[in-house]
Amino acid sequence: MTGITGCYLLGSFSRHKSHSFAMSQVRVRFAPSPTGFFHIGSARTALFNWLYARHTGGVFVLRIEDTDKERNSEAFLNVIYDSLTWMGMTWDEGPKVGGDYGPYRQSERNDVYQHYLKLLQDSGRAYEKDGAIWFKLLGERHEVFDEHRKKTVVKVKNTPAIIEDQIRGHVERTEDEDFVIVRSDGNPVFHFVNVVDDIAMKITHVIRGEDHLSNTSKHVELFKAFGAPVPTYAHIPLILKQNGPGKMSKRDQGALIEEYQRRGYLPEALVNFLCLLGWAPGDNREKMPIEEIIRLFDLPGVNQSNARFDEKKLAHMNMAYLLEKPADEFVRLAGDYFERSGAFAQNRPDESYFRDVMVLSQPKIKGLEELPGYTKYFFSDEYPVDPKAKDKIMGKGEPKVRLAELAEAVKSADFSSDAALEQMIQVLASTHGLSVGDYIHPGRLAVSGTNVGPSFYGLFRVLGRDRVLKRIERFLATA
RNA sequence: GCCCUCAUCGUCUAUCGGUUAGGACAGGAGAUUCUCAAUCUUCAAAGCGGGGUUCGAUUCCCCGUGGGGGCGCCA
Repeated sequence: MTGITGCYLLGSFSRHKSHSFAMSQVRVRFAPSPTGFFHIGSARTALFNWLYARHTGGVFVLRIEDTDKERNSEAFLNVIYDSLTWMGMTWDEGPKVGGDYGPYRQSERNDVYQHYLKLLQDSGRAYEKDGAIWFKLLGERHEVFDEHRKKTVVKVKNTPAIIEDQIRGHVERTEDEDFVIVRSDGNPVFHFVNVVDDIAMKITHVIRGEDHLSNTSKHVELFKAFGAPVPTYAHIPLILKQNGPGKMSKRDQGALIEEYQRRGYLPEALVNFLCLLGWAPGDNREKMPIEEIIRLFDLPGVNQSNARFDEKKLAHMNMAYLLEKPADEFVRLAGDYFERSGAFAQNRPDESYFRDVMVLSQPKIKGLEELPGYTKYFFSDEYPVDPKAKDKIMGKGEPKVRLAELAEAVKSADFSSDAALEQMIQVLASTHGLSVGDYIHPGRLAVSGTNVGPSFYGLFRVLGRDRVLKRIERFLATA
């Protein structure tokens, strides 16, 4: 652990000077607390930290803020690791990977906190009250009745704490209150451990949600009390829930990263979408590779206003990424999704048949989660017939006659390509003086039970002659 | 109530004093067509209000209004 003496030397550098001094490497941290599932807002905070580290060639530290023993859990910890990894945000220092400034879980850093607490006590900046230890602010004290807490509190008017925020600009606050740094049960509190660890881990830039802006003056006072350099701050706007008032929380619809992972969203799509919530490259581009985003991302380019989460746009981004996947990768992704969602539970289809079905469906779906439903009839003969589609198609013309003609033609048709099948239908239609639609619509209904689906010729080709014939005959017999 | 903060189409955003205020999602219409998507064309859609500063304000300043956040021995 680094002693405080070293920090004191650096203490004379202001935030601005520290930017240029020693060409020090950027060190940012993402410091989640494992008190709930990992959500969109946390993910974006992590992302902006990660982007900035990658952009500057700096270090991305993962630190677990688990000082509240009542609320944190091991399960949530794994969700954090999984989600970060899934989104491609690898951390350079932190749990699992180690680093020179560990341990990286606050629950394991008590000796560090004790050391720093002693420094505060020795300099007269800490005192005991109600069994807890408080940080003592410097300045003029006066009592005031707080409407919110319904009690009289002591405000301390101090020399204004000035924050030069990379996103907000100049922010200052002239009044604060003494605050608890160690609970009466002996456990240190967020404000204290957060600052101590930022000092000990030599964090240069604190990038966090705007909900922390009001805390920052307290933190600045702590840095000053330790004689440590104040890090550069960047408070990013919050993500508001898509419906209703307030910021998004883990209880909101669509808030959990885990959910998108489960639903087969592409992580690159989610990441790209999240980057665009509060940041834009400035040239109207939206869908862009992460390498390009890393190259262009910078703190002053981040917006100041809150953004409302829009899952429709996310879905669109996901579709755009899915559409351009090479066949091999798409099939692999689809296979993974079928596996995870239990769609293979009943019967596992032949590998090349599965592949054909997926490749045929790729251009038609908006997300992997549509796939099992969209392709159901390919893998089972027991598919329902959509009554609406049936009414619509069987209600006009002579669909049964067309189906009989189609079945006859299928017996000798060339199933090797879509083009061959297309020609077969065209010949069939023209010999009877009809349009291809007169055969296609009943044909699709007969073999799939629905009026929506992939290309008709592809549908026949992939199903193959035997299935097509059997299904048409069965349909004719029962319809 | 106090403190901090923000403000361009419904939503995400571009504009760093001079633009017909641009793009994307969503919505409408059309094209294509074997359905549904995708795609292409196209329509509708915005500078919160009031004062300043300026030859000129969406852009800079102030006030108001509205939104968001904070005010825990949570993080």
